[in-house]
Amino acid sequence: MPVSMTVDLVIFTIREQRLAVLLVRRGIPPYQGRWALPGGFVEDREDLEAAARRELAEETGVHAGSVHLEQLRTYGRPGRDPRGRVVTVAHLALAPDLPAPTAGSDAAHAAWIPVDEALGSKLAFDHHEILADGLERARSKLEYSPLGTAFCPATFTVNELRRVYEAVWGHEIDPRNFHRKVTRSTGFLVDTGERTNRDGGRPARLFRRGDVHLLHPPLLRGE
Amino acid sequence: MPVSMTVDLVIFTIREQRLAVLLVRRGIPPYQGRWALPGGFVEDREDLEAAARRELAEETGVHAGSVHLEQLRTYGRPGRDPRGRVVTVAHLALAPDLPAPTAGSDAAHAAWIPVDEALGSKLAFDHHEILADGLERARSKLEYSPLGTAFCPATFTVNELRRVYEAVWGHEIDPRNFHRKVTRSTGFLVDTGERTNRDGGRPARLFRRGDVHLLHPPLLRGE
DNA sequence: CTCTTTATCGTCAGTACGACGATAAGCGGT
DNA sequence: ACCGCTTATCGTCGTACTGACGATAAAGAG
Repeated sequence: MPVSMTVDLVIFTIREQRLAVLLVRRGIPPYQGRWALPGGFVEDREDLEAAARRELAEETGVHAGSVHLEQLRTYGRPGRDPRGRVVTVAHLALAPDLPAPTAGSDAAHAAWIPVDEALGSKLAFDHHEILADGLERARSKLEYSPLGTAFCPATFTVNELRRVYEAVWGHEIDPRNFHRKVTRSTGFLVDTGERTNRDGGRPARLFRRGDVHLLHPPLLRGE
Repeated sequence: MPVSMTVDLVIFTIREQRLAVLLVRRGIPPYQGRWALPGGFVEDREDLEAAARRELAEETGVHAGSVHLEQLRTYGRPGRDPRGRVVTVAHLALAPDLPAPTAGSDAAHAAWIPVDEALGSKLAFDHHEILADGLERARSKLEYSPLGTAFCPATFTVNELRRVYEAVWGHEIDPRNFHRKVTRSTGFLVDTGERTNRDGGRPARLFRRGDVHLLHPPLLRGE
């Protein structure tokens, strides 16, 4: 009946136009040398989300609330950890491209891995299942919530936002239809009035995140 | 670090055209005499979903897989249980109107309570929050999944299904538009060929659940 | 200047929506 | 047999969104 509680983190970001997940290389058994999701034990008198945010800060160096964090699912199958009964509350985090891959603690053991690569390799514990669940959650969240902007810096262009969606959904999107949908969706984007041409061609408007929490209508992934 | 693990259940059904939740009256402190969600401790070497299904069977007498069950969310705020550190994995169950309110164990202490009543009263622990989360999950699930049929018997009419949606969403739906949407949605309903006039007027077709897991397009709750 | 790139706006046919009219097919009462 | 009453089922509007794709705008590169 008494169990050990951990939190595990599926932290996504976009690096080089690809969706990447933060993984750590395990230094000790079990699963020594295997890639695993970052995580750790919940401390005494610590809330679950607080524990997740602490681990997030330890691994990425991000302390602010600038990173979206939500509970994903809880995994407690007996035998999922050979050391004993360990129940883990998995969380999903969406972060903009962070300056240093791993700024906080010992950096060498952590890395951003493209998700398709991560899903193609053997991960520790049941982390393959957790990662797959996190990916599916992220994909569906982008449909009906404005969280695609969580991958972008404070101001961004429609082009940059579209590349986020393409990276997460794994297929190309028509730039003209995408532009129409996101700019018409009231509350999704706020025009800053500024422009940039860092993407190459004609200068593009710079937007900030809006204040809605639900998209009306949703941006459905076709195909 | 070692915590006690419980599962709690938000079990919804439709009784007399209203959405109702199964609650139990607590016989012992803490919160003695208060209504609470059914639940209990996870046993050694027991999976979380198995524990939820066991509690579900104990409270409702339903052993079959005829009841939809899914994990809702995990609640672990320190202090949520005055007895110590107790983390609960809440589950959501959707059941058709069951023959006896509580068939399994001691029956007198459990009852189906209309959700608006339950949300208006003081519940034990953080069960008010859990119930509210479960209600929101159920409402959104009905939009994009065919789980409204989980509240219906094996065969049912469009009218009966519509009353499920009305009970869960809390507002009336145009019968003609609803009829068009659910019958056109491929894979949602299967026509049995039989008819019934148990609803009063012209005999209605009897349908079975289809085999899709996602509705295309979704049934959005307007208003 | 022209070519290339990206940004932005429009057009078009197909599909879904909510509001609501119309008809069908049972029932009970007269 | 006929009349209301109820529910079932189908159809018809105008509006809104969709994906496919044409057209134009505005920058830099050569």
